[in-house]
Amino acid sequence: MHTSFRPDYNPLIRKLESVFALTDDERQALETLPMQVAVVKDNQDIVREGDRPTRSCLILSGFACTYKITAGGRRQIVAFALAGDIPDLQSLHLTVLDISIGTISPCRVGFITHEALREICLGYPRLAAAFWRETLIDAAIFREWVTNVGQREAYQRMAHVLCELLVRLRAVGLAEDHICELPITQGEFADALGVTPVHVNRVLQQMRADGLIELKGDRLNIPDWDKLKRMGEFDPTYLHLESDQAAA
Amino acid sequence: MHTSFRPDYNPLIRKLESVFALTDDERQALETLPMQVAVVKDNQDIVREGDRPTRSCLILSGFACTYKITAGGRRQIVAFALAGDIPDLQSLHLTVLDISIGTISPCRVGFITHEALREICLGYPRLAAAFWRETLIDAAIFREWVTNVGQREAYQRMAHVLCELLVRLRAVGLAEDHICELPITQGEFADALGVTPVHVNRVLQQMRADGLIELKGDRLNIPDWDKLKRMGEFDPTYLHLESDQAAA
DNA sequence: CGAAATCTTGAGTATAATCAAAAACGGTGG
DNA sequence: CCACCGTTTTTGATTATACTCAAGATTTCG
Repeated sequence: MHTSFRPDYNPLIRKLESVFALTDDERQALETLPMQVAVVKDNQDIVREGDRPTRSCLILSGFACTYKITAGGRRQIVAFALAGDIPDLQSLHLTVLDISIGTISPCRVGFITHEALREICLGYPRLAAAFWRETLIDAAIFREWVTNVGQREAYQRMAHVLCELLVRLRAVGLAEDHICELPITQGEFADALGVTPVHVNRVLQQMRADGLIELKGDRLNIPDWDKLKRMGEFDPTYLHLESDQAAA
Repeated sequence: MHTSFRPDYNPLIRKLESVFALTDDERQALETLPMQVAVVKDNQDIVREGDRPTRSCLILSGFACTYKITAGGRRQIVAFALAGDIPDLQSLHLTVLDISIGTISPCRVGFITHEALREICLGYPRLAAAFWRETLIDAAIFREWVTNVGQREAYQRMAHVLCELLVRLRAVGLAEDHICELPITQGEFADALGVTPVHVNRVLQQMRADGLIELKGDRLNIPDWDKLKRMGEFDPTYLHLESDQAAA
């Protein structure tokens, strides 16, 4: 982990601003939050289950994921973490981490101490509410994820996750129209969906044959967005995006 | 819904006190929070997906659940709500409900306005943090639920959920030793575990035959707690209970 | 006591897992 | 620039967990 000091709150501020306009004071408080920036290679853990961290990590760029390893050694990815996300914000109030966070692609990660976060929350109640709200949206995504894995077949599950990824990427300006970069391997999708990599491969081929997606290397294109949404029973309400880019 | 005014914050205060000692001020602020109490029959919705509630509900007694209905008409229960839980606390910061909450057994439910909650959070930062923390634990339970449904087979899944229920019930004084009341039908377990009721039935019979559980009507007894934990790969860390009753 | 809900049992089926191996891809160094 | 290595993707054959459908037994509750 190569580290340096450099403030770069753009993706976070962009997210918060999509909910309500920040005052100059609030914006400045955010921009002067001390943050230690690190560059992390792909397939590296940023934090691990069992840790008792004193800071939280803000994903500045790249793809990461939140996951658990079962006693049987199987891995479940419970969420993807994109630019602007703070996937372990909960550690601010829960001392022990019940999940690990690992990179999928190379990432720039900013670490913010809990001390600094607590201070800004006390001084700026609206920012405190905004941070709280972010963790509530995380929870909403977990709920939808339970439903996806519990009630839908593999084909629908995959369609649903792809819809979620595209909408979330669009919300932070990382997708244009129905195209985005997507450096997620079939094995990682397998861990996210609770199926085997072999089955992911078969499902993806079927989706390609059905004209739902074009997925080649790191590039995803969705030629028929409405059909993909329908197949995945995707309704973006649970993402609680204020702007209506979600529905598009 | 037969309603009346009667303050009864015991289960909530008990939960908060298990984390840190409340000051007299804090305790009084909680006890004087206006709450409208209602008695709700079993199998009734308390709030529904799509609602924009102006208050949150505190389960005072009985069993409820948080669930989603997919476009295909299937139901996924994403969490059970027990006494002391506020399963829709998130509506304080997320305007639209992305889940429904329904009773499993008859429940006493207390409704607290968001206005009152916001006020107490501003006046008592430690209570604000405590409420935030409660929603973070909900999220931790969702994460474990994803993992349970995604990575474990039906038998293990059932073992895991039973472990979680017993530990959580014990934390609020509703289980002694390894016995508790459990008014959850096999059909409801099916919706929680993402399997069919028929399969739940077969799994439960196997668990009985294996001497893991005694489940008859509303009464659950766990003769071999260690074995059940092992089968369900249950580690209570994710419940973030401060007291060590969890491990027992 | 009777109706409705819940639980139980059986037989046949399907979605997805497992196992195994080959092909394609991506990055690295000579 | 190409050869090489590890990773990722792809394909095939077999198996298993869990589903579906259907009907009967039991429990619960009015």
